Amino acid sequence: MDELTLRQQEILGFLQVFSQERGFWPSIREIRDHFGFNSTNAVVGHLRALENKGYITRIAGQARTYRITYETSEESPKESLEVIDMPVYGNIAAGYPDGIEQGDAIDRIQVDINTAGIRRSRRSFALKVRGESMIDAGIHDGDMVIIEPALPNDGDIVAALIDGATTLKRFIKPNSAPPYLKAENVNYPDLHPVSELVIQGIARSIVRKL
Amino acid sequence: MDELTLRQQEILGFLQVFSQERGFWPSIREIRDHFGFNSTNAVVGHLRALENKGYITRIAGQARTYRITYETSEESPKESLEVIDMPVYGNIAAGYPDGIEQGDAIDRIQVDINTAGIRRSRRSFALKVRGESMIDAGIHDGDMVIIEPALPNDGDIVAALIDGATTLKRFIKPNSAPPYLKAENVNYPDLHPVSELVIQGIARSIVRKL
DNA sequence: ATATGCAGTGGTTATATGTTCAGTGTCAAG
DNA sequence: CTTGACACTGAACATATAACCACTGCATAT
Repeated sequence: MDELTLRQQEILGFLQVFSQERGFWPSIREIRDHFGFNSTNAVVGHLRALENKGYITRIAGQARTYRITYETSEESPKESLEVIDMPVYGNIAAGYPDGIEQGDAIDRIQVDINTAGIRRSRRSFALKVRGESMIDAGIHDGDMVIIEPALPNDGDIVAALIDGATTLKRFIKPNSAPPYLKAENVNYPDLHPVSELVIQGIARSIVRKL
Repeated sequence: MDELTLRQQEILGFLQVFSQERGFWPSIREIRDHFGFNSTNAVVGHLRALENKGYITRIAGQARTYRITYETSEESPKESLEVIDMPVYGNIAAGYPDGIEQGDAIDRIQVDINTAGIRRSRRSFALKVRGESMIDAGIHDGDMVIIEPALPNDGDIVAALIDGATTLKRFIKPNSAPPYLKAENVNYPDLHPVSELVIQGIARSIVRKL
């Protein structure tokens, strides 16, 4: 496969993006306009080059009838677009992290780390929210919350283990007092831990199916 | 969604098969030849019917620029864990589908179709919510909403074009009155369209970064 | 019987679109 | 200095393609 010039790579990239987003192929004039050319012939030359080098196929004389025969390195261009797979738990029975069994997951979810707001190679997971205790923070019953195991700061929404069950609460850490958990719902009381506070992770993002 | 006649189903099926196998859309003449018609006008009538019933979208006067808005009888077999990549728009200036420029995407998001609650049709996109007009539906400023182009039913949350900008509203379709848009915020009035209601798609899921 | 929607013929028109021809300017290799 | 590949301008030209109008035939419903 012959090498492409910079310009030719740009043209090919535009073809791919355009067809992916719009669902059909651009006309020569649309390509011309996108690159700011003044002549359609500039485009024609590049398309001919792409065709000669075997990257695309066209049907002579017909409109918008391309076919990309060779995909350029468009798989996972940036590391920020890395997709990871996480289990979704309905509840976490025993104390994280040791107590989680694989079979406990009620579902799996796949999101890129940028969207989920998490780091790679941490043992993140998702939690299905039950109850309305965080409704004032915009977290509703049935939402999936993506949790990243980390030490919480004041104000973070965390997944915490209380009475053998996991709930979502806001983590409050006063300057000169032990931290406690606060529900974002006026009808729910604050939770001051009697012995120890087990934080399973920080909520990084929310996914809700409508 | 209106019912299709037998002939219209055949036409729609041909569109899908053709575009899948060839990689681009058939011209009206190619459709005519495939069905053995003697007049292109036979095809035009069917395409118009399909468009009126909301199954496809076309761009007037342009060649081979279809877009299937509603997938018939096609169901993803088992690969429900398929991850697709969608652009994220901050706003869609002019009328979708024509007005989208390549550079308008402010980000990209990758989620598996099962989590996002969408079909594999690849025309879905995400919208960054601005404002508090849907706050009572739990949709906040800054949320990303995954939109799937489709015809809305009563009660769906839709992305709609109003005054040249895209907003998220609930679609209300009374039995014997024209449909209108309702903001899920007591401080916002209902929106009754003066001329035409341009629905860009149905909100399928929400992703919020905390 | 009269209307209405669906399916189609036949021919015309406007334009969207691909194609070709004759050039210009740049830059690197021989 | 010349050659050639590359990137592009500018102006035609041919046709692929969608759109339009008038009309026919056939059901089914009012």
